[in-house]
Amino acid sequence: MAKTGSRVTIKDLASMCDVSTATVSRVLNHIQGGYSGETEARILKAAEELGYAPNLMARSLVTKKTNLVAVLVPDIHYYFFQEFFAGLEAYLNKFSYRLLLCNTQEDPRQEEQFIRSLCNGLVDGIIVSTLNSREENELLIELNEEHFPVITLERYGEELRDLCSVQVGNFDAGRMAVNYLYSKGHRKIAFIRGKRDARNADIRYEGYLAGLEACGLQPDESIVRYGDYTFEAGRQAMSELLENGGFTAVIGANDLITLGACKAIMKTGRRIPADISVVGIDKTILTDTHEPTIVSIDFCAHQVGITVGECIMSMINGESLGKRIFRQRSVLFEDGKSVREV
Amino acid sequence: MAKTGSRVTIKDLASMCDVSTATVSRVLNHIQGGYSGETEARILKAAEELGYAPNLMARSLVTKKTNLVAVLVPDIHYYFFQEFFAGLEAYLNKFSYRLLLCNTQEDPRQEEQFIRSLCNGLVDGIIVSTLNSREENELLIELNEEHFPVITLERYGEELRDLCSVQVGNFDAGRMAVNYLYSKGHRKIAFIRGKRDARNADIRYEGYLAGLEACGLQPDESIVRYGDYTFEAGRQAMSELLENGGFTAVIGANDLITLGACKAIMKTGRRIPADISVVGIDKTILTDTHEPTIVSIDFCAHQVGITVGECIMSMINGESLGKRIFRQRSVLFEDGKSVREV
DNA sequence: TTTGAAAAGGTAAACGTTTACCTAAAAAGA
DNA sequence: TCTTTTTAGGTAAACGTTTACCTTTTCAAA
Repeated sequence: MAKTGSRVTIKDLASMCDVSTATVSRVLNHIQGGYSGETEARILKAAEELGYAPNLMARSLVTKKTNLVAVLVPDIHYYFFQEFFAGLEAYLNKFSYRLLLCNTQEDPRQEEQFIRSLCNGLVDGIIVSTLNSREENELLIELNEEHFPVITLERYGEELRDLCSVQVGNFDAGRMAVNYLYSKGHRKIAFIRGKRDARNADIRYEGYLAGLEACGLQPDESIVRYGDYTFEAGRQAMSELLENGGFTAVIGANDLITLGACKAIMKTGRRIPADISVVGIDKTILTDTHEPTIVSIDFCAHQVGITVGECIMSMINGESLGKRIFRQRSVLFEDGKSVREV
Repeated sequence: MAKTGSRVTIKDLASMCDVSTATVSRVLNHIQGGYSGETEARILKAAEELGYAPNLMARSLVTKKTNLVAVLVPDIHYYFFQEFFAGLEAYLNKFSYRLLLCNTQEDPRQEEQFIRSLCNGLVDGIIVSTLNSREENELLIELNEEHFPVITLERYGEELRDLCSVQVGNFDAGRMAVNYLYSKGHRKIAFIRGKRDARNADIRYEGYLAGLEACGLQPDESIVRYGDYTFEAGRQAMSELLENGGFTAVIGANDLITLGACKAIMKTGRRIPADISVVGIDKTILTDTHEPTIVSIDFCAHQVGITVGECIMSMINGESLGKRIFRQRSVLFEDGKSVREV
């Protein structure tokens, strides 16, 4: 039965059931009133038998809704985005919304091109993430002013204006990592920073500095390096740090860096955490699967995805969120268990 | 300038430039002939100034092309899919195609619902993956018969019929893992299988058995366990194996299992590879970041993504691929370097 | 019996494009 | 000069829906 991808239209159903397309449309959309139960049954039966499926394009043309949301990310590989997508997708699906995935490759030109082509009819809303310091928000601001639903994720530009933004607890993470290590007795804590031009990397570092200060520790530039958010850079940075020493613990600005650092540490025969304690940021499964398990601070990407979903759906439903910043709290994980505020 | 998400249509341009919509359409689509250079310049200028962007829905309604491809995956968390998406997305973008991401959660009902709603006008093609043994391919076969572009990924049902399928080197992987370990002198090789109802997990196991036979080794059920493709199950399985012993090496059906196994091994104080050698399958960054680095067999997900992209684009362009199976070769990685056929 | 409201359903415009087919003017050829 | 061809451009239908606004029928109340 049921020719599926077939070209059966509402017109076919109409002529088959001897009614107008209007009536068919009403029945299929379960619009209250305007037809009898008998007619309804007849149309529903025909639709079922012919495997009718509405042409979403045609519908969108008149309703101005496509039930599609685009999400632009700089690089799909970041583990954070996996969880984020899962949370977002699950939330949107509840409202029959689907996710359009766009990889901007951290290229502002690509980003602009994507946005321009998507926002004119194809998607009902857009979620824009970035790792890039060269944020170009004018286009987003313009869209927002025209009441087109836009959410930014992890953007920190001066000029976000009235954009609704969702951010993770970068600052908290840096601070919590220090607090945790301090509570374990460490007084000289090294830090491997993220990408040089990434704003969220700087914020994690600022959190680290704030943590030091709160604990009454002196910051020491000689035990700080850059790690580019990659495994290799993390390993390299750690190797350099180990040459000079002068610390008993190290924090990596993300898990990849942290694992690289662990590699470097273990290569020298030192043991974790006996000789050097390690804490990661932006918890992924990586630190759980590692032997030994590494403490890491979770940005709760899944929850971030849900929050972003809530925001975009509100905007799509006409609510004006205006300038608002949602910041997800970070949570420290030790051995698979979340640890209360440290 | 340039009101972006605005409602400026081809009609606005037409009246502004004192031409018909037909002419505007011709100019904007760079159709050869039908207008003078002067007219072209005038229209282009107006389009630029007003920030015109075509309504993709309206266009699709008449061209029957949306430049969208849907990809259905059972669970976005599998690392394989990240690389796969990246490869696929990069390839499709070359042709201005975008990716629609759908998470089926291994639920055949969800899968069917997605497919039905997407294939009527919304997407030009569909890529369907699964981990599930309960493959329901009738719908896909129907679509395929109606010449709607469908590619299956990692499906192994009896009834694939004329569907074009892309598969990874599951069998090869099992075989190669055994060969590698044999070449290192191992004669008793344990295996931790994947999900019980996953066909690709079975194939990896069959490859393992074939590898044993090719090396003249006796299969031994007592050193085989199930690992469910998860870290925890892998750890659990390894713990059981270690109690009885009787092997010098172990193969995990995926990296998560393998890492779980490593965890269990190292917990007992044994060393890798001095006491027990370990090989993973479905190489992810996990085995690279581990200390020690674990040998793993790469399914080359990025390349699989490209291959799938090539297939779906051919079909979208009217080529009939028919029943064809593309199988990506596996590659063994040791310490970040690929190793020639073992 | 009349009145009027409610129920059932139809008509046609609208959404923003593309495109097959037509026309008028200009250029080229004879 | 007359004919033909080319160029430039217009007209209107089509794509598959939704929906505002009608019309007709039914049925209950007065």
